[in-house]
Amino acid sequence: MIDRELKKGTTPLLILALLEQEARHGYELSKLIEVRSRGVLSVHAASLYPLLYRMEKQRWIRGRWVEKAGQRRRRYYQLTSAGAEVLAAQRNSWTEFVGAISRVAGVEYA
Amino acid sequence: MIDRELKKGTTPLLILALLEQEARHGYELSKLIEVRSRGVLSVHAASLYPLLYRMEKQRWIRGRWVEKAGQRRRRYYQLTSAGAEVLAAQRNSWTEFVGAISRVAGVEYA
DNA sequence: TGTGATATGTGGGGATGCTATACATCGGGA
DNA sequence: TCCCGATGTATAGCATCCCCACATATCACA
Repeated sequence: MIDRELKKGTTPLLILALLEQEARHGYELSKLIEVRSRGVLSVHAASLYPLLYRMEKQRWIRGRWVEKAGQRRRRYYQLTSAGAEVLAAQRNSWTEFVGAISRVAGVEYA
Repeated sequence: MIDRELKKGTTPLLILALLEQEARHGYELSKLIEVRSRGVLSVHAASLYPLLYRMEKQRWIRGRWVEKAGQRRRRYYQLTSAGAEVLAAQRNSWTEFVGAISRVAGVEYA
């Protein structure tokens, strides 16, 4: 796993991006991040759920409980229009940030 | 400026990379980071100096005081061989990390 | 019955960066 | 002459975020 410090601040971007296509619940988000990053990234439950509350409080996402018989209830989150704007801004920030690190530290990307 | 949370954990990489070529002092490092990142990144003094102590304690860098008449004394840091290994590892980590974010969040690099 | 996967939730601690403040020297402009 | 900005290092205290450990709850399978 990557140095935990590196991940700080990037998780909201990942979550917003994953909610861009469709609504998903917390556990699903954590699994998707692990699978799509090929195990490089992982978001612990104890980081994820509090983060989802913060993001909901900021109105970037909106959650609703979905109950199915014989299943633990799930909370599905969907991206709001404000969240979509934040996502676009964060993608830009991230690209700019990566470029800056590259210029200073001389890192190449394949 | 970039979201402060994003920067967490990347500053050691920047410092190690800047010391790869020659020994530099703290203030010079902070200026170089600002200039080479074209203002995207900046390391505040209150973050930089404690970080330099930590890195020296870990033997990634070695500092020595240089006094010049009529000038504030400066502490020059040079990369150790252990530091060079850490630098290589951190460059790899960073590249891997950026690739992972890209796969999950669908970010493109120019 | 018990173990693992699914699914959400919380308290407390650790690591890092920032604000604010301080000390210290030098050169330039009012 | 005096103030201010740039240079240069240093520290106390705060805010923030992530993680470990633990807790709760349902279902499939052995």
